[in-house]
Amino acid sequence: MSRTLPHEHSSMSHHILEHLPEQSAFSKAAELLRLLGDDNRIRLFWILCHCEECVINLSAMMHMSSPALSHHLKLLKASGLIVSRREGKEVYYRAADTQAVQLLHSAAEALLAVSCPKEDK
Amino acid sequence: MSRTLPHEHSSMSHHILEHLPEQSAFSKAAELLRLLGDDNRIRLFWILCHCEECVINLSAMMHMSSPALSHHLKLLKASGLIVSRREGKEVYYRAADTQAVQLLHSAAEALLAVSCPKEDK
DNA sequence: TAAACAATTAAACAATCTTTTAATTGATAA
DNA sequence: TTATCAATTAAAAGATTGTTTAATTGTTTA
Repeated sequence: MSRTLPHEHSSMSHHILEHLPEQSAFSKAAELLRLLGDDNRIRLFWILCHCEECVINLSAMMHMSSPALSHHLKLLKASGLIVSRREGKEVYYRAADTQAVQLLHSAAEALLAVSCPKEDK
Repeated sequence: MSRTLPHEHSSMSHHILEHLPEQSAFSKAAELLRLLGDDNRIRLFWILCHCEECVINLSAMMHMSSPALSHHLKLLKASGLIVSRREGKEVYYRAADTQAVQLLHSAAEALLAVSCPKEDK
């Protein structure tokens, strides 16, 4: 990275550039946020943080066709946010037990609360 | 929402459906996550959480053309994540001082740390 | 083994998003 | 007022993403 900027307003920005996280870290973080940056996928992730279910039931809960749902499940699984197990004809999905999942689940719950502050009955 | 599911594995899923946040809350949360689900935008947001800068300097820091950057600044501003002020010829941008920003900044820092655990010199 | 059910994959299409180039607006200084 | 610098907007192109329909794979049961 270069040490100079077009305008010299303050030394702050140079200091920040020196402490800028690596591009690969931003990419990995962005990938996870992008996965939850879809109306259907964040709801799916939220559901899978709260229960384990088979594709047919998830399909009904999400009001989605199974191919469409399967596509989203595949994306979430590829990034390690969810895991699956087969039991007979059904495949059950649930949130993975990782730091990233805990972090994203907390963030999602907090954002949902900010978006919809009062949820009294 | 219907009270039955194709398969009856457990009562858990019905219980969860009753406590499902509103679709509008998921949409708002997804919109914010989608904004940070882009390699350039999460880096831009991170920078603007740490300093206030003009477009030309941000452009240099981001290695991006100013029209491209301007586009991303507009998106972030439209969602209330950043604010701007004009001073002479320059327009300065910085993160907004809101709950959503604090929340997303914390989540981003935590995700960056998970993505890149060791950052010793 | 044939039929039925659950899930995934493939291909095509539509919709969205990102970047580029060129033109335009806003503000200051010669 | 003209020239210059900073920033934004517009239009077009390219890339990515999401959904649908149809076909396929895996598993169980008749």
